[in-house]
Amino acid sequence: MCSVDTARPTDDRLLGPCSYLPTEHADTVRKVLDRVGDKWTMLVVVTLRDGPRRYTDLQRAIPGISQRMLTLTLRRLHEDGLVTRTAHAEVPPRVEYALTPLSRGLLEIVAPLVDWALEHHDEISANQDRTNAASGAGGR
Amino acid sequence: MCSVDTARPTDDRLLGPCSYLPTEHADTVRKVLDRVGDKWTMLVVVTLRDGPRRYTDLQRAIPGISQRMLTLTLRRLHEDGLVTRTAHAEVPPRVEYALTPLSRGLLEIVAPLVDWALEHHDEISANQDRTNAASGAGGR
DNA sequence: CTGGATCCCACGCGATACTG
DNA sequence: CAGTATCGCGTGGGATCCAG
Repeated sequence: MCSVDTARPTDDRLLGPCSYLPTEHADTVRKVLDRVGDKWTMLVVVTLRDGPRRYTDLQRAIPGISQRMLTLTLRRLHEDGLVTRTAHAEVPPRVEYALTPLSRGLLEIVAPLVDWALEHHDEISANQDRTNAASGAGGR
Repeated sequence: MCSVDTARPTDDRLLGPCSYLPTEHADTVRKVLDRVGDKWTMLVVVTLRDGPRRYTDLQRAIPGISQRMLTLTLRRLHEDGLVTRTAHAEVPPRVEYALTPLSRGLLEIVAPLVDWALEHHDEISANQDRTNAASGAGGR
């Protein structure tokens, strides 16, 4: 895979397999990272992984989310082309949200990160404890 | 556990048996995603990729970051064990920050995500245009 | 040079009430 | 059921000043 060791020279053609956050694209990347780091976005995406879901269905499946945030998150996802929105003209109304190929791709990319998080979570926690102990109480 | 390789064969139901983000771990994962989605964290990490850097050096290398945020970001990274902080006892003071194996691992995991972002950025932008046009002024 | 302390605003987000 | 509208709080984060 792409190595992480040496500085690559300024390169305008960065869409190759190994391109890292050059200053020119920092904004672009941060926009995506913002979405991913968003409080609810990935949670909604993951909830939609197994198939289409209705609005209330999602709200039930994601504990703690408010109507407001569910609506906003879904709208943004839809605008980004990461979910489809299908409104069935019937009474009572039924709206179904589903992932797109794009968001499934994103899901695949993010999955390793989730794994990493679960895998190194305790390591990070341990580091935090160590740091706090070191700076807080210099040996009691 | 359910480890997923990026070089996994393209499969329609790839994330099937491996359930990510169960409710129990949602919090753990979101903590990490929060860091990654943080405005400056990944930018600092990437800037440190090529070797240790001093405080002011980082500030120069990352346009737009304030002292406050640089300090906070570095402190959090240090607490998480993602960077080392080496203070040289001399005048004027010199402090060097460097990545740890942990953060290098994270960097490798995030890299594909960055690639994905660059790769699909225009696709997302196009979707946004289409959505706006569709809802705002009855198609073009 | 390397930060810490403060002020302050903008914004994310939750709670609640209302509509088609 | 599937949203929209409004208010209010907590906090992320920039600007500025101060200190070791």
